[in-house]
Amino acid sequence: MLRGDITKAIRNAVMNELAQVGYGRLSIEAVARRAGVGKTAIYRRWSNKLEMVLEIVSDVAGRAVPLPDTGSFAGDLQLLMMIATKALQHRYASQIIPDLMAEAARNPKIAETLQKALRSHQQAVGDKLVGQAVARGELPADADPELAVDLILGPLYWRLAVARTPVSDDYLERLTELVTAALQAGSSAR
Amino acid sequence: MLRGDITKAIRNAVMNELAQVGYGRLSIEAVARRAGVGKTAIYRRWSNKLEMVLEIVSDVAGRAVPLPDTGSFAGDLQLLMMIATKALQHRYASQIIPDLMAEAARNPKIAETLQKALRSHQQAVGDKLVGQAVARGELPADADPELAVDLILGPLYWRLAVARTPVSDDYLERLTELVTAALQAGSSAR
DNA sequence: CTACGTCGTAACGGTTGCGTTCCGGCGTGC
DNA sequence: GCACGCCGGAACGCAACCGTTACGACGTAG
Repeated sequence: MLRGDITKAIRNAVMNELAQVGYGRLSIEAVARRAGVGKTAIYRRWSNKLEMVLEIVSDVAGRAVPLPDTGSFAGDLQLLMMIATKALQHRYASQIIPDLMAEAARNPKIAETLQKALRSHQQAVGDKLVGQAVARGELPADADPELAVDLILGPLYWRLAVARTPVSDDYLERLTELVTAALQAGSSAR
Repeated sequence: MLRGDITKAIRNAVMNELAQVGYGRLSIEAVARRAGVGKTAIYRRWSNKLEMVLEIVSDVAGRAVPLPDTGSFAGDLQLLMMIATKALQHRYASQIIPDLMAEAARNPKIAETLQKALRSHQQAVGDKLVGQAVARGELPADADPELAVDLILGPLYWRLAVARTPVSDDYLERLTELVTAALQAGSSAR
């Protein structure tokens, strides 16, 4: 019976508030103000701040990103890099993710939710990316998907979300090149 | 005339409080309680929370990490990896850095301070690491220190501070191997 | 031994947010 | 057309923290 447009307005307000002030300073009252709704409408849906944020964030984060399959490892990698770059440059990602990550270190419930939403998904991407490459014979059978994903997403996340330095097309190209070289060389070395 | 032991207790309390509740929820009163001092003692030293945190954090972060010079690029790299791993596993680093990074996205003063404390230092490490390798002829003259540092610290930070997955010696070894391959291959490719 | 400055404690008024409750209004389903 | 349930708004008592002030105790410098 809860009105859908109200729920939507609240979800939206939570994401914006989260990006603007962070979880620590997010208040129910501010969310209600921003959404243009009464506090009552919020407490009718969730029982407290933690539950509300977790439900909304995991819903947003859980939306599956289409896994790449361009036909070649180089193509898959390049596509993944571009998708990740775009995603990490989004305001939600670059502000909310570090904030919730820091929060997760203190709150097991947040940690658990984020792991489900982010890490399992990331692992699926890694498995598919490397699996496809192995099937095509582009990487050896013992290539480590976990390590591969760390090597791909790590530098991008570091640069975009931590150092907050802009990423040029040229930079992205060179990074892709280096990572490709690493994964191929790392395999032949073993 | 300010008593040094009091100042020290406050600095300590701020770091602990920062790690435990984050910047957003850090309160002067809690710091005073934890340090076992009066609020007066704090306000006598800093005028507000932001100034206090910035001064203390930049002091801690500014302590120079000795730059590696083991005589070979492989050795330098391995040493750097180990130092970074250890540093990122420290409670202060793994909790405070993501928190302040998220905060920096909203507050230019924090961003500026952190860039000075972290990024410039990181750049110096990269320049020295790559510079030494170039001088030894282990990397070509046009090797990009910036890219190199991203590739080295990115995966570690991702794994330790974001994914919060433990890093085994074996994993570290393989990562070092891959990064070495990447930097050498990337050079020969150009 | 005196005077000064720092110390902790306690209190101040003011703000913000919590989670709850009551209200009158409005729209929908029956 | 009537009752029900959601809606926003307003207020509640409670708690935390802000930044400031006043106070008496202590310790040290001169």
